[in-house]
This record gives sequence, C-alpha cells and structure tokens, in this order.
Amino acid sequence: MAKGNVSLSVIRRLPRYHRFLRELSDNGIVRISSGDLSKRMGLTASQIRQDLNCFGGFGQQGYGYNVKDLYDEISKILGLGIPRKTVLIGAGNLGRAVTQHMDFSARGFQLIGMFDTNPSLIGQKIGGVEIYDSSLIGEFCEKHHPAVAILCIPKEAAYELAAVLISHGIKGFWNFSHYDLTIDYDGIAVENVHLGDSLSTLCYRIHELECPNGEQRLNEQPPN
Amino acid sequence: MAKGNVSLSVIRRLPRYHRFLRELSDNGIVRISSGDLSKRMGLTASQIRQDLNCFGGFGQQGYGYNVKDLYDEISKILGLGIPRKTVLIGAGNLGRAVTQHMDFSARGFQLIGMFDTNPSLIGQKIGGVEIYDSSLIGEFCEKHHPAVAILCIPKEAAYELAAVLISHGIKGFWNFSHYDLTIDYDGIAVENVHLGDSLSTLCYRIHELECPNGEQRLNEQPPN
DNA sequence: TAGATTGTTAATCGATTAACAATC
DNA sequence: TAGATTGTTAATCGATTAACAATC
Repeated sequence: MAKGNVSLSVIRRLPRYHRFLRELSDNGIVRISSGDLSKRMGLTASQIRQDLNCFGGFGQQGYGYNVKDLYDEISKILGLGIPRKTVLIGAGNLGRAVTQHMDFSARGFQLIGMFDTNPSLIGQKIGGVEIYDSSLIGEFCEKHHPAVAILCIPKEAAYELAAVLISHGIKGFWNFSHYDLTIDYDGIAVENVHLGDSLSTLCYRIHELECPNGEQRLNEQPPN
Repeated sequence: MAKGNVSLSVIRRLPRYHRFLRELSDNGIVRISSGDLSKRMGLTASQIRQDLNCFGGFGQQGYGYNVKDLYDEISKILGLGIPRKTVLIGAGNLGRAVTQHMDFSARGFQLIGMFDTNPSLIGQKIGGVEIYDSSLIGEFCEKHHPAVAILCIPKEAAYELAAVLISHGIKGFWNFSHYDLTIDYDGIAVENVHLGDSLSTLCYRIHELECPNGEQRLNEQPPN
C-alpha cells in the first residue's frame, strides 16, 4: 500500500514475477505457494513474500496465492495497460527492430510516430507507424502530446534531444543510446538499456570461467 | 588480483567505468582522481576506489589514475579483445538489428554465422555474415567450434536449443529470448537481456511519478 | 616539504534470509 | 481440528560509505 519507498531491487523483480505468473496461468495453474514459486524462479520464499508485501497482502494463509489474481495485482502495480502515447527517435536498425519486436500495446504504450534524419527512411511505415523528419519533433509533440520517448540514437545526439523532449512534456525515456540520461534529469523516469555493457559483462564471465582464480589476469603471459 | 569472489554488483559497474574512461581519453584527459570521476558518474569516490581495488592498485597517491592505463586495465579485466567465435540464432528483426548495431569485434567477438528456420532468410548475408538453415547448427559447430551463442529466438525454442548448443561446446550465451537460462545451467556464462522487463520497469516508474504516494494503487477508482 | 589522493580498515546502511505467531 | 502457508518481525549477511594513515 505505502509504496513510495519500495527499493529498486524489489521493483526490478516485479516484471519477472509477472512473467512467471503469466506462464503459470497459461499452463492452467490456479494457485501457487511462495515456496513453490521460489523453486521455479531460483530465489527464496522469504524474498517473494517480502517483495509482495511491499504492496499488500495478496495471499491467504494455508492456501498461497491465486495465480490469476496475483498476476493482475502486479499488472496494476507496474501500471501496465495505462495508455501512454509514445514516440521513437532514431529509426535505424535497432529502432526498427525494437518497434517490430516489442509488444508495446500489451503494456499500454501506443507508438504514434517515429523520427529520423535519414531522408531515405522518412515517409516509410514500420508496423503501421510512419517515420517523420526529426526536425518536426517539436511540432509533433505540441500537436499529439506524447508522454514517452524511445531513444535509439547516437550518444552525441542524446543529451541535447532529451532536453528538447522534456521541454515538450515527455515524462519517460527508454534509452538505448550510449549516454547515461539518469544523471542529469530528476522527476523524469529513465530506463537506460546498455546492450554494450551487457555484452561486456558476458565477456568478463566467460573469461572468468577460463581462468577461475584470476591467475593470468594482471599479466597476459602465463608463467613459463 | 584475487578476483574469484568479486561481487556481481562490482562486475556490472566495470563496463560503465570503461565507457566513461574511453570518453575521457577521447577528450584528451590524461589523469583523473576518484573524486572527479565520482562526480561525473554520479557515485561516491569510495565506491570507485573499492571497486578498482578488487583487481589491483591502479592509482597513485597524490596523483589519481592515468586514464589510458586504467582503461586498458579494465579492458584486460573484462577480457575484451580475446577472440571468440560467435554464432547468432534467430535472424529475425531483433537478431539482424543486433548484428548490425553492436560492435562485436571491439570486444573480441567474431560473428561467424547466423541461423534461422525461415527459408526466405536463409542464404542472405547481414554485414558479411551468412544466414544458414537452423538444422545445420550441430554440423556447423563441429566444424567451426564457436564459443558463444546469441539467442534471438522465441522462448519455446530456447530451452531445448541451449542444451544442444552446450553439448556442442558453447560456453557463453547472450540471451534475448524470454526464457531465463541462468537457472538451468551452471559452469556456463549467461547474460539474459529482458527488454520486456526493462520496459515494464519504465512503466512502473512513470506510474510512480503520477501517483507519488501510492494512493489509488490498490483501487483504480479515486475516492469520490 | 606541503598538498593531494590513494589503498584499506572500520562503521553504517540496506537487502536478504530465517523464524514463527497468526490464520485460513 | 490439523496442516499448510502467509505476513511480519528479528537476525544475518553483504554492499556502500566514511575515515584516515600511507605515500606519491
């Protein structure tokens, strides 16, 4: 109920609970205990109960949780399904793939326009959504009042563009650029997706498997 | 130096340090103190020094850190630049975009083949890399011995395919499917990228900005 | 030498886990 | 009622921050 102070660690687990509950529901499972769910998800039953109780008591002693009800509660907590007009800036490979790959509408996001500076892209439609000239963003925002922007642009462009978009009323950013938006803006929701960082982390972990005790780390050469 | 026990929190910050150091270096900055870097990155100087000292003393009292040297050290810690043959499974929109968008070679990944079941894609080349029929994966692995697989496939296919790939010697997965690989395999490096979870988290945070104290959370209707 | 800044230890803070009374 | 499982408090664990002696 009181939720202002729910930690980011908890929040980041919610979509995963949501995903697992959806699958349980799809498989016709009606009820689940925290113990059972914890085994499936690879975490502790305590943690699941703690997490859920940040938002309310959704379970029932001796029974567990009703899968469908809990799924719906988490949908509501996440704010899924609330309509939000959304624009995507940067209709390059990544931008177009994101558009076609993600189920925006399942979460309430309504993609109403894409923007790019590349003349060969302008005028094209991707999944029914038109690509406009980037210079028209301001005008478009004044007319349609989008609330969310997806940034698939080079980092050089991101800083300045974010300021412009905020001045036009954008409240949330899904940022795929290599620029960390979070630092500069407060009171605006930002979710940075750094695919490069993820790939580098994978690199570390593969490397770690190869030299388990960190030998040969500071020195490329193995000892003779 | 001793690194076996470096926590995941620290590891996940390394690529970000790397990114910032690269930018500093590109801007011709030669030295930096933990204090200065902490301000730029939005964290504490203590944390930076703690993190780096998991791997060695890269700084110098009274001076700080040499940007280029520290950048190179972190490259080495992450294992960037070590050649790793890589295959991508699922050459749909996302797979193709990832191929064209990511700088694999900068991190040592060598994309040597893509695979799909869609006949209209098979035979195409994306960025010089050919798309093969998925049924040939086993054969291909026996011949070329890739070490890393990028999964851009539906979750139904992921579980089974992972097992096959592991049996053919794959040691690391960059997983974009909606299936959580981590739970099932040990001794294999997995980096799950759940774009949907990230978008849901954004949803929560926008929603949070709208109703700051969690009022109207459990009950859609505002009180009359 | 004096000033700056590290490496490292100790203190604090927060997150996870364990335990158990409440209760379905 | 007896068994199961929650909600919640207390204990533990780990991560972050603060402090400071070492030293460039």
